[in-house]
This record gives sequence, C-alpha cells and structure tokens, in this order.
Amino acid sequence: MAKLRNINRSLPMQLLLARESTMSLFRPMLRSFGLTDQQWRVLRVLAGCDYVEAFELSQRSMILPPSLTRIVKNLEEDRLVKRTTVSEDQRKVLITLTAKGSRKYKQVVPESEKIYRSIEKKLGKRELDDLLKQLVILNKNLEN
Amino acid sequence: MAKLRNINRSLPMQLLLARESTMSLFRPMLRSFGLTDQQWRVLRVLAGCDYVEAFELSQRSMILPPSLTRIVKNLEEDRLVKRTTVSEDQRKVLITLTAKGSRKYKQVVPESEKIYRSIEKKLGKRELDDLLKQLVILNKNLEN
DNA sequence: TCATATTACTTAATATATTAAATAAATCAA
DNA sequence: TTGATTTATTTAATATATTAAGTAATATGA
Repeated sequence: MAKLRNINRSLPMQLLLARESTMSLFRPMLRSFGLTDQQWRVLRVLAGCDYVEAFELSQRSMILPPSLTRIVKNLEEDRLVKRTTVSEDQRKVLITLTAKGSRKYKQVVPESEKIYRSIEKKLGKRELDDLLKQLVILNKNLEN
Repeated sequence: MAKLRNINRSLPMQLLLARESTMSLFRPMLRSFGLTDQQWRVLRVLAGCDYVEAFELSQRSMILPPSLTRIVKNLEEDRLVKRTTVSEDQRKVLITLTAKGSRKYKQVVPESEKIYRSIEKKLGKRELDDLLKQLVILNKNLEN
C-alpha cells in the first residue's frame, strides 16, 4: 500500500506540534488575564501603533477578516479596543487600543517575556536563534 | 512603554506563519478530494494500522477528543471510517478505515508526496532535513 | 459487596477558522 | 455622469478549538 512519510518527517505535522508545545506554555498565562490566543495577537499589533485598518490588522495578526470582525467585536465589548470610521473612505474601519487595553497589554508583556526566557533556557539561546532564522527563511521562500 | 519582541523574533508567531505557509500548499489538493485538514490527519493515522482507540487517535492526529467526536461522526457519514465497540471494555471505541476510506487515502498519498517534493525543491533538501531535525528536538525538549 | 474513584468518551457552550456571498463605498470607463 | 468594477468589511454557513461538565463502564478499597 502506498504509504505516506512518517510523522517525524512531515514538516506540517512537526510545525503543528511545535506551535502547540510552544503555545501551551503561554496559554495559561493569557487565560489568567482573560485573553484568548487570538485576542492577544490583536492587542499586540495594536500596541505597536496608534491605529490600524482592519485589513492590515488581519494580516499582521494572522486572523482572517471574518474571524477578526467577531474578535474585535468581543474586544470592543470588553472595552479593550475601539472602532472608528474615517470620513475620507467610509468603507474603512480603524481600530485602536483603549486606555484599558493599553493597561492590559502592559500587564501581559513582562509575563510573556518571562515565559519566553524560560523557553530560551530550555532550548539554548543559540539553538533558538538558529531555529528562528530558519523559520524566517522558510516563510520567505514559501510565501505566495 | 514596555514593548514585546518583534514578530520576526517571536517563536510562536514564526511557527504559526510557517505552519500556514506550508499548509496553504496542501489545502487546495485536500479540498479537491473533499477533505478538511483535520479529516486528512485522521485518515492518515488510520491508514497506518488496522484499528485505533479514540484516545490514541486523538493524540496521534493532534485533535482534542471533543473535536474528534464530531470529525469521526462526519467521516462516518461519508462512509470513510467505521466505529465499533469492544465487549472487553465497553467504554472504548475503535475506529477503522472502510474500503472507501482506504481508497481515498491511496488517492491522496501520491498528490501529497508530489507537493512535499516541490517544497523540498524550494527549500533545499538539506535545509529542510535540518529544520525538521531542529523541530523534533524542540518538540522533545518542550513536551510536558 | 458497595460506595468511591477513575477512565473513556460525549455533550454543551463559547470562540475561532474557512469559504462563499452580501453590502456599501469608492473608482473607473465609456 | 452613470453603469460596471473594485475595494473593505460584514454576514452566513459549516467545521474546528477549547474548556467544563456530563455519562456510562470499569477498577479499587474498605
């Protein structure tokens, strides 16, 4: 019978496993702040600039527009972000962090970095840097 | 303001991006066979053995039990898999591939390998092997 | 034996992913 | 200028993820 390559030699499966074993270290911390993984990705992008258009936010947080619509709606209900429209182009929606959202972000950052450093310790700084470098190259070479 | 590391230096984000850029190459092919990513992961595990218990299938396909329940139900409706119980322990559910499921699997394998080889070509075989090796190490070192 | 705990899985509730279709504003072409 | 197209986002429908709770079968211990 035609057989597929073993899990250990499957790039998609190893990436899935790696993403999961990594995120499982951050998830309890994020949950303790009442945040989902995706909500944190959104806050993180917003913290880097004054406002972002929905489409750009979608790309930078790696969340497709339909999901983003709901996620932003939920974050808005939690008063962590605010949506506004611009008169120049009324199709566009600008999203910004509220003061409350900014405070939340500042609370999470040091905890996130703490976890990151523990990963660095487990894997070795050089090994981690090397892996990151290769992932960046892969992402560049496979981008459509 | 406390700032988080850049996306390019974030392991979770680079892994997410890498997983996505890789899977986006397989997805259209899987869809053309009427399969979701997760359904394919299930078929793939089942093809490797005569039958699997639900819990083991859950682990090996990296799908949590509640999701697996529905996915197997859908695959069963499509007549690609079959569920049976054993009299020794009536809590357990065994899942097996049907003849139709096995045919589907055999159709997908060569297409999957074709895509895999094109990735190998884009990234270079040595680079890909090296990356895989590092991911396996990461997964071993971070496993709880 | 019988109450208790554990195991294996399912159900439920909420959040997200994916694809297609809809909507509304802006742009373009004749 | 107006009808067609494009752009930006949302809605809809179905599939999956996550966490907690529920159910039924099995194992354990007094």
